[in-house]
Amino acid sequence: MEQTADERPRRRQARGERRIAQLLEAAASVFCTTGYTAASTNAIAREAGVSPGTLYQFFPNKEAIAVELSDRLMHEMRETYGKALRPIAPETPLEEVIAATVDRFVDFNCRHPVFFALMHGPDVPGAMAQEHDALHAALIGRVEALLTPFLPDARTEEIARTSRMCVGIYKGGLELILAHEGAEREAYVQELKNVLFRYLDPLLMDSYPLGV
Amino acid sequence: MEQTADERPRRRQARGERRIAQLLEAAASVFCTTGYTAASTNAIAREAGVSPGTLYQFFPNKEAIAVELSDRLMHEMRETYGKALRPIAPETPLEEVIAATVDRFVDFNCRHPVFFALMHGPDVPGAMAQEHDALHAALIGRVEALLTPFLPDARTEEIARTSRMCVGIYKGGLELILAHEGAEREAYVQELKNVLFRYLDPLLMDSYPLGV
Amino acid sequence: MEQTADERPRRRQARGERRIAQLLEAAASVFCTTGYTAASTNAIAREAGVSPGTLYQFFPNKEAIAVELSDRLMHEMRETYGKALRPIAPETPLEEVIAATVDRFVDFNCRHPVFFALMHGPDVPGAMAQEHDALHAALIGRVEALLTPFLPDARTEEIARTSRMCVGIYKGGLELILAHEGAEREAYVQELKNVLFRYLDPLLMDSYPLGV
Amino acid sequence: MEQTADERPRRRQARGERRIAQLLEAAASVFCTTGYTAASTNAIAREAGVSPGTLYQFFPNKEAIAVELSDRLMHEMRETYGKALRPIAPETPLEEVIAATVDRFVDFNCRHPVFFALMHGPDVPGAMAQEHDALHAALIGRVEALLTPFLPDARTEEIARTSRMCVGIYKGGLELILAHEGAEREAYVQELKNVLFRYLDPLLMDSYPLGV
DNA sequence: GATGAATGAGGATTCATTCAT
DNA sequence: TATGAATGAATCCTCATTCAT
Repeated sequence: MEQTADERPRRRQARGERRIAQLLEAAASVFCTTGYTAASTNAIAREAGVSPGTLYQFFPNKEAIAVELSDRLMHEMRETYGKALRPIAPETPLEEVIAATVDRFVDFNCRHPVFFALMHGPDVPGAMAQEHDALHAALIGRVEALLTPFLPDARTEEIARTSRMCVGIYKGGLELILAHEGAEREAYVQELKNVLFRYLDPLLMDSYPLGV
Repeated sequence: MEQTADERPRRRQARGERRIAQLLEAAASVFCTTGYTAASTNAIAREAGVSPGTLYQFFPNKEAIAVELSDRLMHEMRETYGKALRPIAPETPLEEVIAATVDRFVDFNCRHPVFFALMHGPDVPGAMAQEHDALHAALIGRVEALLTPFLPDARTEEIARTSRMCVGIYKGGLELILAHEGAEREAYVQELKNVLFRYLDPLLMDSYPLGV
Repeated sequence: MEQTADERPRRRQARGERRIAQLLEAAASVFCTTGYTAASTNAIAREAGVSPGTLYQFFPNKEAIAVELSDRLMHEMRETYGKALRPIAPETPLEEVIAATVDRFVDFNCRHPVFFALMHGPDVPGAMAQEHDALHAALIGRVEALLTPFLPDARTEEIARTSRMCVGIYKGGLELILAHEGAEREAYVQELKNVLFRYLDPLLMDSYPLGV
Repeated sequence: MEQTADERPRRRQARGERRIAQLLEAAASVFCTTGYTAASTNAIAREAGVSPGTLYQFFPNKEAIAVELSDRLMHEMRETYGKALRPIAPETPLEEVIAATVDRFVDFNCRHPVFFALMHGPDVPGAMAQEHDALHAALIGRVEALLTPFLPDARTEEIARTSRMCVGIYKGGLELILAHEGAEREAYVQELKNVLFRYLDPLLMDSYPLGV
């Protein structure tokens, strides 16, 4: 469409790449501590130990930082779990799939706490909506891919709805998981698995009357 | 003299009450459209049609507005549903309880969209944390009260955990419900009920093996 | 059309009016010394001895300041010369009309040097274009009104063109006048009168073959 | 070795010349669209397709770019019209001289729109004042040279004043000419010629009472 | 109680310029 | 030479809050 942005790819120097990583790291930290909305580009630059101008050499605005951060998170998510998930055999019991998936997602969130901050995004539609949605959509997409083989008879619409519900449940549960530690955290993880299993299991029943 | 003295304060208070209600209404509107973090007191005052100074005559700061708003919401929630819930007979099937509760909560949220904004509150711990938690805690308390009769054998801890999970699920589901309209919204409402029922039903089984 | 701005007239306090005058005076000063484009709102506020926030309580941006300043200048121009010009008798010799008009305009410019800065406006079309044009248009309008009785046979188009030329000439001459002082300035004033007279006189000849 | 040493510098200079031309072209474009004051060196570099660092390898600052641009414009003006003007015979009627000169200047301005931007320069004394004046002075010098043979009796001072007036008139007229197109533009060109002719013709009369 | 004025620090962003590679 | 990185002061503008009237 329009080429206003990114007119030319402009080669990046190694130093620049490092700065970008540094800035994204700083942004992640700031987003986590103050939230996306309240985070300021100046604070991010300060956290990264660079001047405001430097930040703007790499990102046109705060949203672009969140976008890039989201992209990298999604990419790493794919890298880390995408391959691991492929070999899921159709016969794998749902319980195991859920357990593995929740464990992975929780693990991922613990290693990248900013994921949570970005998921909730701005308090409000509008700013950053598209990226917020992009992260969301990616997550939903992954869940859809995961669920589809289990629900061959379901309509696309239903799968979409179910996947969204799962992600919604996951978000609700994650908040609790991250708010606790140790054994209590584990307990919440288990509860989350229970919720998801009990929610999804009956749906499978419908699809695979001969299942189990 | 004494009559006037008797009346004046009343009038003042009456006017004050109207002002406060006006301001809270405006705040609700602004919180909904811009989110709590991005909302500005000036914007609230403008929306209320008063000057900034007037706002600060009734509230010491932005957070106090959110606090009062939350308090009133919680109060109304109690007023509206508290009484209605009391006559719940222990024999009432869980399914009905859940359906009624979800319907009521969803209805409440639709009538007070700011509830959702306040629930999510600032993206982050810090500002308004206590109030955010107060709303939360109130909600959890209600759910605990609702669940306890169904889970007489459960330990307090478990009830707390389960209630929190329910609230977490509810929040996740509500976001989806509010994001859709018409039939699709209804479908999500039903899904939310399903999730909660399937999650809670087995717990009851344990408690009331002979139940229902 | 749209009511986005100036939703309610908001009463102004006396203090506010004084501040506005003060700010406009400061703006005039800054526009004169740095030019419109390079003038900064902070510099204007500083010059006025107030904080940036105060400036923005009265003006939404730099352009609005220029607009208001222009409006007031135009208003004063009307106040000062509008009445004085009315009694121009048709028999008044062109030479006198020009001399009086130039003297008045020059005098006005000397008392309000910012007029010149605003006339030239931003270096470029775009920003402030409309206001720049408004000042211009007002000036041209005045000249048209002045010329029309002298050129009864001319088409509107021609009068417009002639008036624009006169204003253009005037602007060119004014720059020279303001750049000099004392006798030299007077000499340029005289030259400007000469130019205008010699330009316009032949046009009258055509109209009033029996004139003079 | 020496050959390469001989060639390299040349190539470098050739490349440098190209770069400079490229940068000046870009600067002309940016000055035209945003005006001198608002033009940024970064924007010029971007327009030229080079990095900011490269720009500063050839020009110490923004003003130097304008200076060099002006110099080249003046040079081209001399190249193009200087020779053409020389053979002006003293008997050439003033009308023709003016017509030819105006046509040439207008033509020049249409081919180099940046000339106009530089003529007006920064709105204000200060930055770039000297260069602004240099362009101006050059223009005035040319007009003086043009007028002197027609006004042999006039004092230097008067010639200077008259020339400045002509340039001032020209600037005023040029703005109108550039603001219009087609037939209307032509009409303004004609008006400008008229103004200048009527202004200057009587001066000649004084000098050459027996002239023509 | 109500208003609008006032603040000044802080927000995002730009810019002329210098530096390392 | 050329590049892109880096700077930090300066830009415009907002905001929570206080003050005078």
